[in-house]
Amino acid sequence: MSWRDLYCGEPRLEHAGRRLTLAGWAARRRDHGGLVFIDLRDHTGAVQLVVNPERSAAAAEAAKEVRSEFVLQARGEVVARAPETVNPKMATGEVELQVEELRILSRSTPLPFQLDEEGVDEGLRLRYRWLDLRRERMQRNLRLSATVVAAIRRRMEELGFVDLWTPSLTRATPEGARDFLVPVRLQPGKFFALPQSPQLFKQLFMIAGFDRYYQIATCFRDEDLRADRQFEFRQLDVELAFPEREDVLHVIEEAVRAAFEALGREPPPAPFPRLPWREVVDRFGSDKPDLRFGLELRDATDVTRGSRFGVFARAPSVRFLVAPAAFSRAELARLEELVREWGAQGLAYLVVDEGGEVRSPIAKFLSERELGAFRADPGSTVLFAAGEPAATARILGLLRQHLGRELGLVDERRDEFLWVVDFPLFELDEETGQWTFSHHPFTGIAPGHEERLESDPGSVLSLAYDLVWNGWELGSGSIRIHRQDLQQRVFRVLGLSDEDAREKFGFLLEALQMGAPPHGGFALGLDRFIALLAGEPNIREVIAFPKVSSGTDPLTGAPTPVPAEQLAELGIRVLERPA
RNA sequence: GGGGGCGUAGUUCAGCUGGUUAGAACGCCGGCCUGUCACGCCGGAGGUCGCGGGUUCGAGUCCCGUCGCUCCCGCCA
Repeated sequence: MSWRDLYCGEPRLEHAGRRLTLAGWAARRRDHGGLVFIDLRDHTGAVQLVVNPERSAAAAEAAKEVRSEFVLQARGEVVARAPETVNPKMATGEVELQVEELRILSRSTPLPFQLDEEGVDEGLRLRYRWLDLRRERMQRNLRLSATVVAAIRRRMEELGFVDLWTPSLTRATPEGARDFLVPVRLQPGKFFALPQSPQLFKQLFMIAGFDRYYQIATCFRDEDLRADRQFEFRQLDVELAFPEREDVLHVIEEAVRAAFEALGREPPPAPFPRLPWREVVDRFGSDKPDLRFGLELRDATDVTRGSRFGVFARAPSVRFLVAPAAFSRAELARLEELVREWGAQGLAYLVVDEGGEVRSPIAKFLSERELGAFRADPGSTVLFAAGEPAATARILGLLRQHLGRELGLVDERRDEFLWVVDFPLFELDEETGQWTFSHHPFTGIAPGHEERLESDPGSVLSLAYDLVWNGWELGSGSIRIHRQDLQQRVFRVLGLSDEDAREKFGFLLEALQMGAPPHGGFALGLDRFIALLAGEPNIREVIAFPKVSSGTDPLTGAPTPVPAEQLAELGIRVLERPA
């Protein structure tokens, strides 16, 4: 015998005349003294209960006691409403349940916030997450998330991928993100790390002959949290043996399209555009550009070489973008403040007002040739960045993104997917002057670039690629190195001695010597992907129990100190503890 | 590590250049109501203005510090 015959959102005219039991939460009670109406709700919707003392005095008595979010079971007859009492705003509005028996299954204290109220403080929502998750928005988001994951799994299975599990307790790696460390009683003083990604394990699967691996993998990184970053997050982790780059991109496009289809949405046309990293940075000032608007960067270095404006003359790179608005002094001051926060020295500009007149503190220093190069339509502003090429691109890229939002240039109806390809293999660590990997140390090298590995590492392109959707980095991947000698050379460029490499990655180097096929793969950030699909501004809205940005969980209060005995057993002593 | 924003009833917010009893809506409690559906009407309770210090005759309001949340930069192979 079940607690209910139908969900609350299900009763329709076709059920009229039937005697049914419904159960759910009391969303709202309208007490008319005699008649009491209760909207009974579950995740499918709500239905109106009518409690009439003439039908059941006992039910009427119970109905008086009902308060918001009490859990009720109601037995009665589904009846068609009289035409004038139909509620067209409810899916169940043509019927109602005439209650014969009403049981209060569970009571509720008054709630800390109203479930139908928008804009409730997020800290409060997270502290009472069980209530927050009861709300339509979170029900929708988490169910959407489940739909997407199921669709992706289905598509991966159809494509012949095998779901393989990898350990959550693994080896610490000082490179890359900070690890979450896990002490272990049996090995006092030693630590596991939670995986930042199953990277090495999936490569070993390839070497083992599982030529199509996937996993919905939880990954951990002890870095600062953001709107699109949590300590732990899920990724669709994929690896193939014997792939061309295009094979990998195709699989990920399939997974993305499967998600759209599962949600009844038009999937983005594949193949997605592919653009080289160099071009993307030069045009958009970012390696994850939002392509839903233009506002592209332009280079002026050739024109400003030898400029009478010293800042331009000295700079190894001068770039600009032309914003379609003639900014006021106050607006320009605000923009300058912003770029200073981003690390720029200042913001040079040329305003071309509606009448075509140029206002600019630097115009008097500029030659006819320069002014000609910066010519812009009336009602626009030319904004400059001068400095190192990477810096001018970065500053203008951030500015572009800011102005895109600010000026409403972003076409919200569009979806722009982009593959960024041909990344450099290394980048220079400005603090140490040491070459460091731009993707990870196992990334493959572009054909023909191998010979410059030692002589000119900065010019070596990799076989890495990123997927970008509307300015969000959805994930990245690469064709990997599958030759031990090449892997070892890359480690050396990265400043890793052969001994260190053997110590940290010996198992990989060994495996690479025992029949490693060419392989490559990808990791798609699922929470980001799902947040975007759900139209949510941050990933906490699609994660059931997220941490807040200080890295704590307001629901459980974690992390917490632990008893001294527990630490002693692990051989750990805490040196400093905040008062 | 750095910068910005926010913090006032349970909730969402208002509260001017500092001014004497800090308000509204929703929620909550009590009463009335047999066709409401954001029910209505009457009445009521509810505040350490995040916390600490300072300036002032007087601080929700100004200053300093601190805590919390949040966004961004750094960081995130």
